[in-house]
Amino acid sequence: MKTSPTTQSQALSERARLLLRALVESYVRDGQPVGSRTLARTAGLDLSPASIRNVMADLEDLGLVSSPHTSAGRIPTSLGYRLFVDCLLEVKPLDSAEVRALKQRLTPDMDTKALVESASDLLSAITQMAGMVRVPRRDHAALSQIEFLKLSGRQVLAILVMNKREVQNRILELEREYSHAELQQMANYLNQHLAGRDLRQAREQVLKEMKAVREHMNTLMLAAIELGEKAFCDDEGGDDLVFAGQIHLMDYAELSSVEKLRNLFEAFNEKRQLLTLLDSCISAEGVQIFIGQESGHQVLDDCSVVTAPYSVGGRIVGVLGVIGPTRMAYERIIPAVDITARLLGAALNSRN
Amino acid sequence: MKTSPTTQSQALSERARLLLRALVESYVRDGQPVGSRTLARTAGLDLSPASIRNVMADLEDLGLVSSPHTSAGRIPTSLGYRLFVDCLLEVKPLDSAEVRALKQRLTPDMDTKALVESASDLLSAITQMAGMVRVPRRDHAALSQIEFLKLSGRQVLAILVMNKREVQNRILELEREYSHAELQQMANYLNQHLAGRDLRQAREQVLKEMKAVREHMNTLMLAAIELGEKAFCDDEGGDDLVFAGQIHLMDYAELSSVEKLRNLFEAFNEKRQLLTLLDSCISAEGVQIFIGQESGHQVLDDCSVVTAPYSVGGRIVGVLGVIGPTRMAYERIIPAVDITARLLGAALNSRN
DNA sequence: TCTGGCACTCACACTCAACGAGTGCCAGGG
DNA sequence: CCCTGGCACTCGTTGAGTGTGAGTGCCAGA
Repeated sequence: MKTSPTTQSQALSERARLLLRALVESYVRDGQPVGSRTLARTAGLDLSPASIRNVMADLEDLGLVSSPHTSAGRIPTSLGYRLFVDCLLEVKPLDSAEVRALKQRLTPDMDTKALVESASDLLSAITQMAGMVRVPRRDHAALSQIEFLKLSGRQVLAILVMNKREVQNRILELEREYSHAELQQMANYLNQHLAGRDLRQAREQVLKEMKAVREHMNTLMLAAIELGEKAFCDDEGGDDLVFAGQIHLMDYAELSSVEKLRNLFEAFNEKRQLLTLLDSCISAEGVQIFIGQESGHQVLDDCSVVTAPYSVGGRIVGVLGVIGPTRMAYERIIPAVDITARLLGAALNSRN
Repeated sequence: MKTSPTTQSQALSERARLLLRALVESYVRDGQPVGSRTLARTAGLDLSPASIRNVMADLEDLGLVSSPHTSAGRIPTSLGYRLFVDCLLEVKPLDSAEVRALKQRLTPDMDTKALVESASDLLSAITQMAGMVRVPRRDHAALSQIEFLKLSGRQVLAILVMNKREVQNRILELEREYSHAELQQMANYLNQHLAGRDLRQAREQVLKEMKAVREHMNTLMLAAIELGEKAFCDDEGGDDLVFAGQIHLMDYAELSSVEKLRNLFEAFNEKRQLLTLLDSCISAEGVQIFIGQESGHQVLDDCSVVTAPYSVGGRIVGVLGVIGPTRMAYERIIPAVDITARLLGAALNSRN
């Protein structure tokens, strides 16, 4: 395995660190391999190019930088970026105007879907890369209300209100016709017994009481609970990753072979790989960064992914992030992702 | 303006037409400019390359073919494709297995959203290009049922059922609190008076009766109707164009500069241009084809768009289509789009 | 009217040399 | 001991030059 960055950072002289930092910054800015000459001018150290070359050779031995070919400058490796991010980076706080704009676009009066889409849009707009948001889990959504509406014959519209605002409905095809009164009665029963619980609890409750109540009622109640589970949990496997601004990725020279773009966009379509990546961050405390191959997914070899979980009521409910070329302005991107996650969480939270 | 294709087709000799057809077919197949030699071999006419060159020169004068440079073969121009499509094309009926697959994936038991997405997917899968579906207009959707559900305080959940299956709900913030009974009463009133009408009629009706009924009821009723209009008409301006398989466009050499792809994908994101294009087809009878610049949108200069409207109950309610490079296999694409439109219409129609 | 022949064009691929940015290494100086 | 200037070397990039081949236009003859 790779050496831990802290160890490496300690092994590095102050000078080497300064140079690595200058190199990364220069490369991130210009996208050109950085030579000793340039570095001598920009690094602030009063050293000749030759001395710098010596240090660079050391950095190369450590696997922190590499040269695309003999007579080009150096570029950071994944490991180099990693050390830079972990030890050398000074994050710039986000522009206050941008923070204000973010707040304005993530307000508690929006519904979940709009919030999530807005967050994704904002992420991509601020970072000029692709934004993505894992929609909030609803495991612990509290059932507020259940109603049944008779449509025609055996068709019944079930309406579930969760968390007092989120509504889901589904048409149920029942085995027999129920009267308006019966439906009302069942809704009442369910509301009385289940209000406030989350869906899992509700389901268990219904199963437990199954024998005590008349059979046909159980069927409908179960159907309702199952509907609830389907409506609120099923779509976690499905349309639960919202992207925005993939198009920005077409602007980066290092990704701009159609081949690479195709693979990336395929990954966006499939979602699976990105889902597993994001889900692996859901237990992390704050911002997580995957540089190049670190993500473990081949399509992302030339990309970095910056993620942050967001939480409602102290409980992490989702993850958001951006995806861009490894050569990204980490010091800007990291706080952007961080703040967006906080604001999204706050907006979700302060809706009552 | 350009000469009408029929005129041109008449001006062309039988030989010229055969040659144009062979040329288009060859170019669509191989993507290479076609030379007189190749054409002599493949066209079936027993002519020497030299004779063919003469005819080709005529075709070039008419603007039907052009050569990318002096010593390359000819490729069809937009006008050439147009004439080919209008006069020379023999559409191949779709493979019966494909038709069966289509039918299986567009069944009446799916809801509108699923049907539309499925149709879009299928279009892109069959044609290997980007599929798009304009979601059905709901202008004439018949109101089946309206219900109000009290959430908390002045928040009321309005539920509208249209066409007996399509459900929309929205949370209304009212100016004062209404009792459960009041809400019930209003719902009853609305159901009695408005059931079966479309939203426009419903709204007029409510406005007309406004003076006859108590004020506070009117407010809520109007709110409900407005909600209905918003829910069912508003989102026509919004998320009403469903794409699939844009990624296929990355496989075509003639579009595979990142520049062009970027513009195309931008157009997909913006939707606006494509919406106006599709909407212009909604009055057309059957399949419409826009070749190259014919669409009038610069981004689509290198693309062709094949569209077909689909209808429910004899009334056209939407348009679907595919986007691909001008060099597409029209004889396969056209029937594919046509049949998909028919089947989508049929599936939407036979749901009751 | 069709055909073979011929001169011509032009994109493409290939080679070659000049260039220059950058490197590694070494010897001399603070 | 570390830093520095110098020097030879590497190697990608650029541009000019060249050959090749597919294809054309035109013309004279059948």
